Amino acid sequence: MPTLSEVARHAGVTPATVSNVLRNRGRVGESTRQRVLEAVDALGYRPHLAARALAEGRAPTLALMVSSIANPFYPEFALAVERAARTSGHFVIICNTNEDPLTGRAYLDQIAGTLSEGVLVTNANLQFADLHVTESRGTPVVLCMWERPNEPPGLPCVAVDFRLAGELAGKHLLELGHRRIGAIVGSKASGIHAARYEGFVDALRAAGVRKNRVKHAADTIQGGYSAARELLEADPQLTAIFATNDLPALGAMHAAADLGLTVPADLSVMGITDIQLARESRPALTTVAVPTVEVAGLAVSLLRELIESSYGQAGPGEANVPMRISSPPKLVVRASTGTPRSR
Amino acid sequence: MPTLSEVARHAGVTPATVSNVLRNRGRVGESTRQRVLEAVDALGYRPHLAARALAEGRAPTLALMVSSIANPFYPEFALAVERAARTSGHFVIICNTNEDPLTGRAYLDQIAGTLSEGVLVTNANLQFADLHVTESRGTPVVLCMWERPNEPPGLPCVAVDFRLAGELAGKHLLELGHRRIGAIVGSKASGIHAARYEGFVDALRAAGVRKNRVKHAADTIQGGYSAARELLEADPQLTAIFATNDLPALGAMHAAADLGLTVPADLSVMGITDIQLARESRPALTTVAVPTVEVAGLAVSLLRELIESSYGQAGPGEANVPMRISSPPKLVVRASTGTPRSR
DNA sequence: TTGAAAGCGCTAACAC
DNA sequence: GTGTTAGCGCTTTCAA
Repeated sequence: MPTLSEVARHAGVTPATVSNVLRNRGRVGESTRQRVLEAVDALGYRPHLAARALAEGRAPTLALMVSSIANPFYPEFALAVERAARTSGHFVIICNTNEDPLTGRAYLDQIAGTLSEGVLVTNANLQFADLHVTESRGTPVVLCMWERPNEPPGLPCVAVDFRLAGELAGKHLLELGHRRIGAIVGSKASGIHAARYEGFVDALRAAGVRKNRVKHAADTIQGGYSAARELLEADPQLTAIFATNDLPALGAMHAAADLGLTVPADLSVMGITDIQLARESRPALTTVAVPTVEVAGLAVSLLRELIESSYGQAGPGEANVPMRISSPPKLVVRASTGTPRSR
Repeated sequence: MPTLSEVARHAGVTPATVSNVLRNRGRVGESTRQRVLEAVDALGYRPHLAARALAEGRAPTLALMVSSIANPFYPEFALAVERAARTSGHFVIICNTNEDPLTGRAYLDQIAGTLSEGVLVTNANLQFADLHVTESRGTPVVLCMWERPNEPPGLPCVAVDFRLAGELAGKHLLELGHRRIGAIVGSKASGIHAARYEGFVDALRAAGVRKNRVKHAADTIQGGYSAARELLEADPQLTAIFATNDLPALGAMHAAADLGLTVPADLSVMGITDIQLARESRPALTTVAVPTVEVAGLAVSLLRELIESSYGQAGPGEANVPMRISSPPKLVVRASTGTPRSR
């Protein structure tokens, strides 16, 4: 691969001039400019990104930490992040923690601040302590899907009102006439879905429904499947199941199918998020949509700002920790919910 | 972030010694070794990967080119690639081409050889010419899912016998007694599923079935859905649908549902690949499994070899282009196929 | 066993 | 306008 100096030699100028031409810095005469461009072309020169990163003291990549790329939500989110990142010339390195805090920390240790100049964190089971460490080392961190706008996490974040999402789900089911509703709370391990469930319970309370069955589960189709079966065995009179995420909701639909129940005639099912599969399932899943693309955009731009300001003044950043709030979740009614029918 | 020299100063040695300690190079006295390690710890030193990359002349990352991370096959594959890559200390940069050759080329131009020292290519709609260019610039390239073991592509690759996959699918359906089978051929644009369809047709021919309906479609659930509806409208007597990929097969199942057909009683449906969703759909999808994890492993290790040898002797590599062949695809019978029933 | 020195490819002052 | 110079943080000969 040709280097800057080779291009310079070829064009009869110095490396600095080539650099100037390439980045439109400093004044360069039109004729030399042409000569340089020709040389670049002739040699097929491409800047060495690692060298540039070293010289500039900043890297052209952002790291995106996810718990598992196998959960279809994350690829969707990653795609949105990538699109947003490209607008500022950033590449995205996707880091799978596989729900393992140690793997997460290892990634942070290695790439934060050296290969990437900023870190985006989704529910990746990371220790906040580790995140604070990388932040204190000068690499900005943004939490992408903070679930409680009213309780800032002490780290820059984009918050989504997930309590509201749960409430909207509960209201929808109540309005259809359901009173015996089972709940599946995903992300058992991290407990990150608590706000969603609280919102759901709030809705029930407001309607005078004082209790309901709950089952905690893994945030997967399989997890939802098992939980739904247990719920339905424990109380065959359930007319609806609310899951805190689309994946377990999909699993609940499968469980219904295997139990000979028709959705929504025998059992209504709904989730939260509106991943692509929600649209593509049969029956199509009713859900509360979270503005994924918007969140990705907000997160990337917040991270960008933090990066810029971190180069401005030294130090771990200003005193107040910024938080962006996404537009509220919205109910999306599809085919998996309907009025209850007595069984 | 502390640098090597700071650690060195702290330990009362020179940067070279610290470097030696960190990489177990050169002989270092046990006592200095300890002192250095302590300093590393005390300062929280982490090597600057970009600087190291520059000094070593090689990057710690691999690029994985995919057409769309929204297609659930790719995340699964990416995960397998990431796992394999980590064993050699490589990070993976996932590059979404979004089926656009220009985006693909832009990625190649920017990161190949500068941010990443090797490129893994899945069906990302890349021009072979572009791949040859990056190869000739000294960055090894490996095609991950070459569909025709008998027709080497002129680029290092891992081949999977997809013709056989199609044949196995055809045979399975024939053995169940199906004779009127519709086919959905995915990846319309790239034509990359041709071998699968050929295998399917071969199986039909061998059984004396001379014609069948085909429909080309996008490699998505939606694409399969539309194609299946058209197929079923054109010939309501179809008793089975074979799709060259799981995603369109899933779409075909949805189409059946919307048309009031029960799978598999009224219509058998099957695909190829065995993505996770195939297991998780209702009914669970019969398919021909491709050894995804194995392919990822083979691809990464081949790429690693090419990288090593490219540092050994200069030049674009040896004359013979290596090809690894995965173990053969295997039929996985689940619940979406059964014996035909006359309608 | 350790240190000195050069250089990876590029950028950024600053001088000419 | 263009060249000179000094690094960015690390590795790696080669001397000592």
